[in-house]
Amino acid sequence: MKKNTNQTYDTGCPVAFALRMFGDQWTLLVIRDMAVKGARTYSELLDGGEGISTNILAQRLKQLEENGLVSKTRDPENWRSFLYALTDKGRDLAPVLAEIILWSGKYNHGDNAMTDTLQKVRRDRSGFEESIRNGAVP
Amino acid sequence: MKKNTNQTYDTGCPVAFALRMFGDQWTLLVIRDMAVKGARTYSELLDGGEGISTNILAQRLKQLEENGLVSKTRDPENWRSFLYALTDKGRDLAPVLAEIILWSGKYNHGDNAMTDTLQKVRRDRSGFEESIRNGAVP
DNA sequence: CATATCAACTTGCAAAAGGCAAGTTGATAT
DNA sequence: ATATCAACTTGCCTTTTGCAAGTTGATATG
Repeated sequence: MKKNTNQTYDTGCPVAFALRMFGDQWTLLVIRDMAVKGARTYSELLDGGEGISTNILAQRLKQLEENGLVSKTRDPENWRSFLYALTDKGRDLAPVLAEIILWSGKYNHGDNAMTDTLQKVRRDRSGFEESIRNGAVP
Repeated sequence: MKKNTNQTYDTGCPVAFALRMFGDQWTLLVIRDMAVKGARTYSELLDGGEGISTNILAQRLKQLEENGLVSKTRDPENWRSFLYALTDKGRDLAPVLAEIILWSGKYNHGDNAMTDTLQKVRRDRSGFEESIRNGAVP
């Protein structure tokens, strides 16, 4: 019998379930880069803005793939590139992103806090969500 | 001049801002315990279900207080207890929690995935959010 | 009066995760 | 023959976690 040394044994809590998928400092930023910024390759993701390091990015992409949030295919036009894309499961995080963005919009009073994305979500939230859902189909 | 060894220098991204507040494995679970399960004391939070360890809980509560998501007051009825409560800023995460729960409800096909909370959010989402917003005022 | 209790932490140490720089791979372009 | 470029991998050191045990201070107990 396996000893349970704390490790996630499923309590069934939906919040905990979600956190197992993207409950760390980087995963949601990777998703953001794909969903909002349209990043599709490893290089683009690496230059995502927040400075993720290459080993962590590789690890997170692998997890995201394993968890079915992201797909990885060869770029038909570039033998050397792979194309990463959100799956439906990944794109369905759009409402979560939207709420997070709105919350930050309310409470981040920093200088450059008023981003294009925030404005877009405020003005046309369902448009924002749709644009994510209409990302290229894997 | 300070060297920026990666560390969070603000890109202004709302997602990144939010992740600085609760972008780790435990913080959102602590918020969940207060918002959804009504936990108010350190002991209650410690027994939150997922098995957070005491040093981490203490650390997270401190951060949450510093970031203004949680308030800490003495329990007027129990000299030994403190009462932790979500502030408005913390309660405003209700929609984020709701979306996370709905997402998990869609994709968690585990045995005990259909929790009371999920059902409540599905049936009466604004009621769920209101119940969080109506937590005792700090 | 001495001792036990209880909530809320703190401390110490080993283990795991993260960050940084450098190296690898394999097909083209020069 | 050598350089390039995207996508990783590897090694090493630092930081963060996890776990267990200890601390604190006011009451309750004997």
